[in-house]
Amino acid sequence: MDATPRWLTSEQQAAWDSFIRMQEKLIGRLSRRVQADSGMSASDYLVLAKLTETSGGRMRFMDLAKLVEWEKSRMSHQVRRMTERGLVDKEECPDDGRGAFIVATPAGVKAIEDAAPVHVEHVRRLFIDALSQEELDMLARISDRVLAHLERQAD
Amino acid sequence: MDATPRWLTSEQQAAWDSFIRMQEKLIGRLSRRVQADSGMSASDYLVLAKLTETSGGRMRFMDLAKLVEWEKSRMSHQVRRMTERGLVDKEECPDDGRGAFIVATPAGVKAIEDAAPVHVEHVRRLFIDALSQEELDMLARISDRVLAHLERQAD
DNA sequence: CTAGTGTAGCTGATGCATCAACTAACCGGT
DNA sequence: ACCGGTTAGTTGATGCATCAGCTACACTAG
Repeated sequence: MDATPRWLTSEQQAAWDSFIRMQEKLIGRLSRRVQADSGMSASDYLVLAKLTETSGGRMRFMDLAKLVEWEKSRMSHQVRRMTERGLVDKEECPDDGRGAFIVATPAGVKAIEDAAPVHVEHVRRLFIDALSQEELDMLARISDRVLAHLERQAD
Repeated sequence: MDATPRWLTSEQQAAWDSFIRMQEKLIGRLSRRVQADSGMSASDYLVLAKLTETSGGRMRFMDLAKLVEWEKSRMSHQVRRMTERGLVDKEECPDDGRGAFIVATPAGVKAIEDAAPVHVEHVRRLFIDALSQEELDMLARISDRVLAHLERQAD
C-alpha cells in the first residue's frame, strides 16, 4: 500500500489517453469490418493466415500456438470452433501420440484468400492512409521499443 | 471484386505488424494485471472512473454510454453485471419514465479508489517507462491523427 | 521396467462484446 | 386526442478470452 501514489504527469496522461482511445476505436472498427465482410473474426483470420503461410498448410498445434503467442487453451477453443465451421481439420501425429496437426481445409484456404484483400483494404483505409511514411516509421519504432520493454519484464 | 489487390509496402506492413503486436501484448498484459489485482475488468474500471469523476457519482445511462463511446447494449449488459456485484445501482429518473440513473455504490467508490493507484503503476511500468517524453508526445500526435482520420470517415 | 516429471492438448465455467430484436415512454404534428 | 417516429433501455443468442483443472502420452533416471 502506497499512501502517495505517483500519478502521471498531464503529458503522460494525455499520451496514454490518446493511445488507448485510438487503439480501441481502430481495432474495434477493423474487427467489426472484417467480421461483417468475411464472416471471420480476427482470430480466425490470424490462424488461417499463419497456417497457409506454412508450406503444406499444416502445423503442429503447439507450434501454431507459440507462433501467434496464444495460450494452448485459447488455441484449443479456437481450433474447435474453426473445425466446427469447416475451416480447419485436426490430424493425428504419427511421431507423437499426444500431438495433433492443424490443417487448413480447402474451404479455409478459400476463406482467407477471399478475406485477405478486403482485410488489407481496411487496414489501409482506416490506418495507413491516416499517416505519412515518416509517421508510420516512428510508430513502428515506438511500438518496437514498447515490445522490447515488455519482453524484458517478467510477465 | 478487385483482381489485383494493392498490398502494403514492406515498410507499411512492418509498421502495422509492430503496432498490432505491441498493442495486443500491452493491452492483454495490462488487463490481466488489473483483473488479477483488483478483481475488476478494464470495463468495470472505466465505468466506475467516469461515474466517480462526475459530481454526485451519478449519470444518465445514455450519457454514460456516449461518454465512453459504447453501444447501449454493451452498457446495459455491463451495468447489469456491475449491479449484480454491487458496484453500481440503477435509480429511476423522475423527468423521463424510460430513463435511468447509474450511481456508484459506496463499494464501487471504494473499489475504484483502491484500484486506481495500482492501475496507474501498471500503466507506468508497462508503457510510460518504455518511452521518453518525446516519444510519448510523438505517439500522442500520431494517435490523434489516426483518431481524427477515423472520425472523418463514415463508420 | 517403473516411477516421476514434463509436455500436448482438452474441457467447463465465467465474463465480456456484438448483433438483432424487443418494449415502453416521449414528442411533434394534425 | 391520437398516431407515427424517435429515444431509452433490455434481452437472448453467439462467439471469444481467460482460468483452473484435467487426461494421456513421452522421456529420463534409477
